[in-house]
Amino acid sequence: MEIKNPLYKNIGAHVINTVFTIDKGEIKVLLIKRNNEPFKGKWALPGGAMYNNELIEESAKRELKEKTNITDIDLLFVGVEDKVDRSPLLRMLAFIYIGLVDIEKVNILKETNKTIDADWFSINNIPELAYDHNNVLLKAIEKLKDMIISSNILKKLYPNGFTIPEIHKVYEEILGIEIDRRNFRKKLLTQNIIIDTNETINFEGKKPAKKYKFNEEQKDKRLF
Amino acid sequence: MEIKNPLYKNIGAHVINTVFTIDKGEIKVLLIKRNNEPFKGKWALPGGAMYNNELIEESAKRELKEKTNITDIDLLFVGVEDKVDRSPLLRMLAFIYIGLVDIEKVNILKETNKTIDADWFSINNIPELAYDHNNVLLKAIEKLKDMIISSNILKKLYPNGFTIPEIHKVYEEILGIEIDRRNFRKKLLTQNIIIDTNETINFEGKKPAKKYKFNEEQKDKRLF
DNA sequence: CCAAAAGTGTTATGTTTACACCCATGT
DNA sequence: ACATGGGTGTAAACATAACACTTTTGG
Repeated sequence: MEIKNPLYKNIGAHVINTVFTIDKGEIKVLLIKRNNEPFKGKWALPGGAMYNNELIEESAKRELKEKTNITDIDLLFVGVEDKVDRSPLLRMLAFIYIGLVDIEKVNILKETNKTIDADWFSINNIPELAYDHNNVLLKAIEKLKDMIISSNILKKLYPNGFTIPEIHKVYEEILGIEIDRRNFRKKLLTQNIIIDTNETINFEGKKPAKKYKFNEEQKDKRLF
Repeated sequence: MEIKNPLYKNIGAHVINTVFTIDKGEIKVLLIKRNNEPFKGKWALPGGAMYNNELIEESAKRELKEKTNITDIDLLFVGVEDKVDRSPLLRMLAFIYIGLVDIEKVNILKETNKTIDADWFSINNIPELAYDHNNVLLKAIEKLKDMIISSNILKKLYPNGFTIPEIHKVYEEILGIEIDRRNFRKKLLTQNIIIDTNETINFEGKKPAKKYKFNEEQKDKRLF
């Protein structure tokens, strides 16, 4: 592994990114395919070893850039994976982060020095991943639930606006509950969390839906 | 420092405990006085270096026991302190934990191998601490705010029951807001978060207050 | 009998829930 | 014209906020 680089020292610290997006109402996570042993050819979450001269979050951003080309992203700390034997070589802690991106705006590199593919996977359909990444991803999805309860997440998930049916679906999916669509709409509107943009969006057929945007002047509120 | 012990390896991981209690309506934190360089004679939060063969939380518990004699405590992870130069010798991460104890039930050791004193300090009156512990403590107090919003914390803060005026004061103090005592009482009662025990408690003078206990059958609720 | 702190009740306002009907589009 | 999904309104239940009076104790 990368232990020879003098920037790494003995007890190891890794960073692991779980980058989510919404693609046609589905929540997806970004995976890369490894080009190195161990787990060569396996899908994995983008991440790697922390350098000793960088903050943990900086490290996560650097790794994300190196493996996927994503930059300018806000990362949120999820937690530490600290099982003693998660790595066979030495004690290795993993710091897990969540990032949210607009799938339209990112340009994911399919190949890098260390990867041979990169793609978005529906969180309901995740392949077997390298290391303990399936487990890590589950933790991150739990955290995503917590986050989505906060109204400000709308801004990050949909920087360009959204329709209410769209986000309604997302909230139901990630929270795992049914939400009355009429009441859901009312909550967002009466609490001034979203603003009508007077535009509409057409999907395939059906009545066009109004486009809304997040109200920047509204303080962060807990939605559920 | 303790680097010679073969259980520690190169990039360091420390654990730091912020143990809180309620003493006569005041929130206090447990500090120990150091008996070793650096910062010999200074007050500090109880903690120390993590061994490579233990989980982070286990390590925090071990350190807490060694330095204060507290055992059987639930610790809650607050976050990581990761400034690159927080320790001059080598890269040192600090994992911060919160514990809550009943001041009546703990038996704090005043002296150990590494400490020459231990005491409870009101969180409004903290001395200058060793390392970056003042900063760490501030972070932990912020987290305590988040925690106290959740109804389940009552169980841990007051395993033996409490009076409403008591916890009212605690909530006001830690959240830093005024709460109408009548509405506060009503909230806890109508939402079945607390149960009347039909006992009363006398303070010095004044009308005795009813003793309540946390309702174990109630799911965790967000109070504010 | 007074001060201090605890207990109780009411009303107005806001939030959440439950539920039924109309509207715009593509086929 | 109809099926599909989007938009709207209303009433009941519940939660919150604002506020005043009574009760029990020690001194």
